[in-house]
Amino acid sequence: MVTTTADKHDRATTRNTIQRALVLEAVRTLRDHPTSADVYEAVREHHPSISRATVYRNLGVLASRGEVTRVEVPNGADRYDFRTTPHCHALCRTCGGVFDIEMPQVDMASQVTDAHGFSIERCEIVFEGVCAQCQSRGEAHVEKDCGSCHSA
Amino acid sequence: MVTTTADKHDRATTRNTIQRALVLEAVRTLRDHPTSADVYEAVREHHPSISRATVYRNLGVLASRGEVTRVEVPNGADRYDFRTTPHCHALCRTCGGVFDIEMPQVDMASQVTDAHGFSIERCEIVFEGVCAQCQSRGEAHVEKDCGSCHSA
DNA sequence: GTGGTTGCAAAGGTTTTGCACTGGA
DNA sequence: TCCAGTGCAAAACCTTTGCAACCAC
Repeated sequence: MVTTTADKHDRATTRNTIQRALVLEAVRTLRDHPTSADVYEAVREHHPSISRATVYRNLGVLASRGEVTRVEVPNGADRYDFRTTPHCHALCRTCGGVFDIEMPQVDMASQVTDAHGFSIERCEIVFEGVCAQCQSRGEAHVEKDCGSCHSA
Repeated sequence: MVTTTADKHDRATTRNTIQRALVLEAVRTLRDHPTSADVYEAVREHHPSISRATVYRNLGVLASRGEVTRVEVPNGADRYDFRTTPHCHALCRTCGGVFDIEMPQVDMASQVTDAHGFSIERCEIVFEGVCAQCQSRGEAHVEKDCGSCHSA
């Protein structure tokens, strides 16, 4: 790989540390929308000395770089998604799992009829409901372990 | 207002306290999507002895009753909205303000092509961008030229 | 009187920050 | 070498909870 002056400039302010690589790898391996705590635990298996602060800082760096997507979940810790292409998420109110939802590319911004001059840059759509597994188990036992839909 | 037996039953488990009335009044008066802290401060003006816990508990009760709407905002405290009809919200990344966004009734759930059996009950759409006021103040340039590291 | 509600304080969970040290480029 | 990055601990933030007293119905 050739490192041009431009490349050098682009990366001038960031270094590639083992910790950052491990955090990125963890998000890409844990494909079920892990929380920062999940990522922390995963990285600790290979690098026990890493601190929570480092995990948080690197998740922030990776998210701002666009290498992972931060998914803000109501009533809970942020999740991180290895997918960086736009898609929606669904939150199961029974097991707390987060699931990907496929939709045709709807240009939400164009649907807006009155934004009062607000300049829309991004749109996040979160569905809430009950996942397939929790439905088939009956939604009665809310606190019970939902064995197969622990997408946490 | 007529109180029927049914009404009595419906309300059997809740009491109408001054604190609850004041919390509801505050949300309806503060029309700019107040946080729980805003509501707390507003209520304290007329009822200095109210506690934060009571404000939180009553906001929860009112939200579950559908008398106010809880708006979950990324990176911050929950907001409360006196409007209870479905609409979207926009978060200004410059000033942190929350604004109402009008859209024609789009049945989001019907747009979903692959929900993997997920039963959709609710849909929350949050736009992110810059509000009109911040645009005219030219405060939108803060992160403008960061082409490659543009955060979501 | 009953039990839903309150106020207080303390705890809870998640994330950020200050600071000295470390190590990648 | 130099400064971004790290680890640790403490703080910041928002919200919930335990408990005794209280008061609306």
